[in-house]
Amino acid sequence: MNLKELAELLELSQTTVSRALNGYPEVSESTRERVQQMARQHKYRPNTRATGLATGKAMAIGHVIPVYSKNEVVNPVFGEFIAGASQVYSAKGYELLLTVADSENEQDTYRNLAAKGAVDGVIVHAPQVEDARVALLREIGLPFVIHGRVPTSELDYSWIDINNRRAFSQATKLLIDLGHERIALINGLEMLTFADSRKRGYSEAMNAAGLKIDPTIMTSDELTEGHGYHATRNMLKLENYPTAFLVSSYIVALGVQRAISQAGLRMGDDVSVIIHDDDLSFFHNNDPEPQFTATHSSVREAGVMAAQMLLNIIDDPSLAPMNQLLEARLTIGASTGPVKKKRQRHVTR
Amino acid sequence: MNLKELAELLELSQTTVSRALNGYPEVSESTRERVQQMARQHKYRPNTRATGLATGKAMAIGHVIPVYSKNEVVNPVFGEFIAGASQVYSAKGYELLLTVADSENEQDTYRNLAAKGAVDGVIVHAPQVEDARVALLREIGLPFVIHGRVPTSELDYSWIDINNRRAFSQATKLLIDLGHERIALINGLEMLTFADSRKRGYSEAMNAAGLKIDPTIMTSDELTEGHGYHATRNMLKLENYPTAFLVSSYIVALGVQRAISQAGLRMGDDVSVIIHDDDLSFFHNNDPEPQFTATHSSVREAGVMAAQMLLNIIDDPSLAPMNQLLEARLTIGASTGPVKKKRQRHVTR
DNA sequence: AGTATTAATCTAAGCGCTTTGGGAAACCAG
DNA sequence: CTGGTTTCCCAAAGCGCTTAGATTAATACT
Repeated sequence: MNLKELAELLELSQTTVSRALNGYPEVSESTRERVQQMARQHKYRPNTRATGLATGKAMAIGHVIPVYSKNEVVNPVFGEFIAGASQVYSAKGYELLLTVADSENEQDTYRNLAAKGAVDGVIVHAPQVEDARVALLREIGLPFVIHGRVPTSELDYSWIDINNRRAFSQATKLLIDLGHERIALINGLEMLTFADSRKRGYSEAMNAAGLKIDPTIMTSDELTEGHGYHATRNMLKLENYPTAFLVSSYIVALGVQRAISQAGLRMGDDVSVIIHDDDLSFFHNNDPEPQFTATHSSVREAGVMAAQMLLNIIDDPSLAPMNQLLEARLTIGASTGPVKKKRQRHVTR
Repeated sequence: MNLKELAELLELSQTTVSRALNGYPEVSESTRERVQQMARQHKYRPNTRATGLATGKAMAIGHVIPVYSKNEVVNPVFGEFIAGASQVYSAKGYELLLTVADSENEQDTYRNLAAKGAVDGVIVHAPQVEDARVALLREIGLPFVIHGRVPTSELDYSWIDINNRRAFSQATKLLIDLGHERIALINGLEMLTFADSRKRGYSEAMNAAGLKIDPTIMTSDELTEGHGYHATRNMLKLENYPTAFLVSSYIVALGVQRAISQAGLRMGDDVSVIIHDDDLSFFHNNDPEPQFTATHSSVREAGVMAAQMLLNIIDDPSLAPMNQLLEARLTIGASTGPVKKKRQRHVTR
């Protein structure tokens, strides 16, 4: 059923039917109702492509998921973020176009989306410390919101981010207050801004306390369970192994935990762990006493806010760039405790 | 830059330019090259909506992610599946349209996608034991491939699935061969076919061995860490607690593992665990001796295959329905061992 | 009653592409 | 030189919608 057929059925012109359906005032209430009724009855839905062509709007938002390594890790954080964003989109009649692009094609991907007119705007995920995308998107004039910030960019633009530096500096300070001095940092890829900021926060707190920053107990890699496991396992073999671990995600922490217990140590007792928790729906860390001491920030909420921000910008492109800095909240769980005298390690299996 | 401008620039008609770009033979090689050259130079990309309108194809595939509970768990399996599928799409010039729909709106969502002409086909995720979607999609004539099978449906349709029944029956048999008799099943939502099949496989093997099926050591819920933890914790409190656990996903198993070690038991020693492993990129279970004994099947590959299947069907709608049944492979890891005499349990903390 | 407004509807152009149906050269055979 | 092919290109219609502008009918005003 298309507009023409519907109009013929009603013995009206396409114009009138279109206007009736889109709430224009030049249509009498009685015919409007007749039209709506008939449209409902025949399950009429205007063709997106035709509407888009006529209005020049795509009614779609692009999300470009970057993939770096050959193993192509898809961070589950994206799923959660998108779940939040998509609520907003469907409420406002927008579609969500998803592209998975490796870093090389990424620039092209944005160019394509814009030139083909496939989307009205994009959300930029996983900004890098040196990120060319801001300039690119500026150049091609595609509205965008970045989930994160690009520190080196002089251009002002819209973003939503959590205060990663502050969160990790607080967490580090908590560990220091508990008496820890050897604090490991198990971080994400430090080419990405979130990981870079977290490292800064960590360093800041360490410096403030006059503690030495030791690269041998700091790692930077994909946020996988394996990264946490191997890094921790290696560090626990050190003579002077860390008594505390600052971990960039829940998933990585699971590997940390595995290595700790495999070394015959107990988390929260022999060794302390603080994680950053994105509040992923399939891992809650919200029990009365949570498993992990953590800095929390809901990515899903961030998704909602980013989507709203972007739709606002699209509605009114003259708007000044908008920013939103969210603070993480630090909650105490079972994984931290005062530093203890080290005991003999043994391996369980 | 649009076709008209490009044509004017070249002093050719739109027809010729269009044909040159789309590889039609009615164009001389010399002008074709001239056209391509100019198109490249001006970064011309045909407008998707216009092309779509003219050809009647959307060049997009819809993925509808269902969400059940209020907590709206987004299964990370979808992310992985989509990562696989999206490779295929971008290779063939298709876009991926993502919709997150709660079960109530789901029917409407499909209707909308079809009526609006937004997609050329859809992948159906998470089929249910009684699933109305097959009939619906049939009715509206939208090509589709189901990731899973709908047993009750008499209609034939295209699907790709893993042999869940067989996988779980094998895994159960392995546990039985190791001497286990009290085997718990920590399953997904059994309204979903994958979980239903796994339960059947489990029951089949238990029955074959003449073992009693005890509902008090079987649970069915969302695939979260919390589900695994709470279910296992409760079961381990039983007088006659299970000595083995069959677990429907890696993530759930992490909760199972946590409860086990919290009860002072050791996995692979006091208690055996077998999981189903979807080969999620951020959890590898592929070390020389994997952490978990598991039935493996890569969802990412399934995503690739499903996408290819769907594009084939769209290319040639006269094709007979296609099916693909993948077998999971059972690999031995550190989490299983022969049944042991139960020892006194104690709680660590 | 005759004119000016207002309300309700319609005609037609246009969004950017593909594609049908020609048509003008250029070429060939007889 | 003529008629038939081939080659290469073009004009125009159409995809399904929106929207500016024209038209008609109904109402109000003097």
